[in-house]
Parts: sequence; C-alpha cells; structure tokens
Amino acid sequence: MRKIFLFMDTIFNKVDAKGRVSLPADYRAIVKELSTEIVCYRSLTSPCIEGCLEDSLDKLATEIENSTDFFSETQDNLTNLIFGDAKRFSFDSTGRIMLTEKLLKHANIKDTAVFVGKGRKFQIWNPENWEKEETRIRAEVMKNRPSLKIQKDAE
Amino acid sequence: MRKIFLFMDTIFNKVDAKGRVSLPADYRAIVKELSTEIVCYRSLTSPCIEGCLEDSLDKLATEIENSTDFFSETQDNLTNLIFGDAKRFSFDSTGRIMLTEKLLKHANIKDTAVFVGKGRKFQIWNPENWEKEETRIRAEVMKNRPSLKIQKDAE
DNA sequence: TGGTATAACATGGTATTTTATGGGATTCAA
DNA sequence: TTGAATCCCATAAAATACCATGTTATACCA
Repeated sequence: MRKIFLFMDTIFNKVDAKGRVSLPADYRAIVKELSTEIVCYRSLTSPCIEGCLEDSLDKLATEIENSTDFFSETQDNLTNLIFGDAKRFSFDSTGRIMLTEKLLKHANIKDTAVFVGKGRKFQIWNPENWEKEETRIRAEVMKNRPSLKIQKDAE
Repeated sequence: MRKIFLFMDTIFNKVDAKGRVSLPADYRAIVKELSTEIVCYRSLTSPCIEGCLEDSLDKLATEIENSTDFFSETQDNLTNLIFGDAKRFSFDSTGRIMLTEKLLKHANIKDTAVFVGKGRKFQIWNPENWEKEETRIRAEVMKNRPSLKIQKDAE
C-alpha cells in the first residue's frame, strides 16, 4: 500500500544572495517521511522549475522503458531532456536547498520563489510569472469545464 | 470494503482573530476514524471554501497521473489549479483548524463560518451568503424539479 | 418521566514549538 | 587563496499545542 503524499498549496519564499531557498515545511515532511530526495529540472513547457520525488523519476524511467520501443527516437529525446537536466537537491538542517544558476535563470527567479503544488509534482515560479500563469489557467479551465469530470470518480 | 462517511448538517461556528474555527465534532469523528486529514481549497464556482478528505485528492492525483500522458497540457493546468490551491488542515486537541487568509477572503468570512455538509465534501460559507445561496438553490429546485439519475450497481 | 450527574463541545486565552531567513564560520576544491 | 558550497547559530514571526471556562447535550437513576 502506498502512503499518501501530495505536494499542495502555493508558498512564497525568499531566495537569498547565495541562492538559498527554504523548501516549504510540508514538502520537507514528505521527503523525510518517505526517506527519499527532491529532484528538480527545467520544465519542458513553462518558464519554471519542476520538482518531484526521486521515486517518481524512477517510476517514469521504468514506464518509458516499458512503453515505447527501446530504440525509439522519442524515448531518446525525452530521456535526454529530463534525466540530463534533473538534479538531486537535499536540504540542510534549516530546511533550505540551493538552486543552481541554470534553474533560476530558466524560471527567471531573482529574490522570491513561488512553490506551487501539483500533487505528485510541484513547480517553482517567479512571482509575477506565476500570477499571470494562474489567471491564464483559471480562464482556460473555466472555458472547458468538462475536463473537470475526472473528479467525479473520486470514491 | 468501504466505510461509510458523510459530511452532513449545517453548523455555525465562531472564527476568532487568528482565523481559528472549531471543525464540527461529526466531521472530526470522520477524520479520526479514517485516520486521514482534511483538505480545503477555494471553490471554483462559488464564493465559499470547499473541503474534503485527503484520500479523495490522492485518488484524483492518481487518476490524473494515469489518465493522461506525462506531458499533457490539460493535466498540467488541472493539477496546478487544484493542488496549487489545496492545503491540509489538521485540528488541535480542542478540535480547531486555522483557515488561511486567502480562503477566508475568498469566502468573505469574518467572525462566523457556516459548515454545510455535501456528502463526500463540505463547504464553508459566510452566514449571509449561505442564507442567500440556500434560498436560491431551493427556488431553483422548486422551479425545475430535479432528476437525480442514479446508476444502480454493486457498491 | 423528571431531575441530576456527567461528558462533550465550542471558544477565549496563553505557552511552546516550528519555520523562514539573515549572518557568520568552516570546509572544500580549483 | 579565492570563491563557492555547507554547516551552525540567532531571531522574529507564525503556527501549533495546551489549559481553562461556560454552555449544551447526553447518560443515568430514582
């Protein structure tokens, strides 16, 4: 039986001169409880950093391994992009991680980072960009309401 | 075997200066018995807070995870909107949770919160708004008699 | 059935802990 | 030995746990 873990909420944290950010306490709790690590990489679709548990990437690796044929070009591209970019991040005794220059630049994060929960994953945004993105998504989702039907199945 | 749990009734509770509210005793009993947690988020359609059990969101996460492919845009939007807004709330020994500023503002709740049972979910309203909403719903229902078509199958 | 004792609940207040974050010291590698 | 990464300490604010009280609901008993 798999334990419940969900990255949730939207948290604004300071990034100091050294590039250090507090990983939200809730997120830390998950990492500790499952005794795993956080992995971050540049989002393939948005100007933000994406993070998940190392377990999730392992699961993804297995899935890719099994689904597409072993030598497909798509698989090659994807694995290169994701795993080539991903990096483990462990937090210190005060709960901070140190994001790399590459990641910060991709998300255009200067002095404030926004952690946005996505369930099994989370994202880290620049505050202004996140605000824009959120309104965009809200509009998008309200337009095609049907996509919310998945929720109905929750037993 | 699924246990029975239903959020029911309409309960008026005080919200103190810190944003603390007693979670109705019946609701607490459910959380304890299923040894899970409450999750709250802003309703997408009404000026109220919506709450459910963490299990429900976990199931949703799994479904989203499995239903669409890893890079689907729909999945991205949905997870951002839902999980980015949701937050766990655990109650202290006296049975109180601490609602966030964001949630209180969305529902325009000041010093009194109304808990309204919805079965698998519940809502938290500002008293005046809830009164209006209830009469509105009642009127609506009287006008076009609703048809609750229930699919009969083995539970 | 009526009355009383008991338990549960909501709620105000206070104490304790956790969290985010700044700054400095130490270590390590180029 | 300089720059960067890691660790440790300090602090303010926020979240959480704990205690106390009046009130209501429930259980119990004559």
